[in-house]
Amino acid sequence: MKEKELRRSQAVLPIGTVMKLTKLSARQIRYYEEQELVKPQRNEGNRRMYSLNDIDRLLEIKDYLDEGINMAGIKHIYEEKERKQAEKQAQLQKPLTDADVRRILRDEFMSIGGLSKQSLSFKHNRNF
DNA sequence: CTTCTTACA
DNA sequence: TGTAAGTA
Repeated sequence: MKEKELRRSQAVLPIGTVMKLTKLSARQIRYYEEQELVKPQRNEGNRRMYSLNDIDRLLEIKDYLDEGINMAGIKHIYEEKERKQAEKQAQLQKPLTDADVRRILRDEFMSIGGLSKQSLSFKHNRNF
């Protein structure tokens, strides 16, 4: 399931093909890039090369526009999406906090022995 | 022939 | 956004 993502991110489509696939004008496609909504690669001859993911992104932008959302609005949508993504990524590499460990431990004790908060603190005070 | 950049309506 | 001009 990783090789598939690699191909989708593989930039192999020239702008002419993207125009037909998205029904967008070259002017629009380049403008959206200027707004940093899509970041196509460039080949040896400075030609823009798009990936299937770029196509999806462009079609998505097209839908948002049809729904009446402006450039600024679409930017916010993707900025928010990136923010949450970065947040999720950071959380995966961050070790559990003491609070997390206590919560997990408490839940496990509760499910095993049906211990109440009070009896748990009681045993804790006795070095359990 | 296709695409790129720049500039004007 | 569309289009013209001069390139690569």
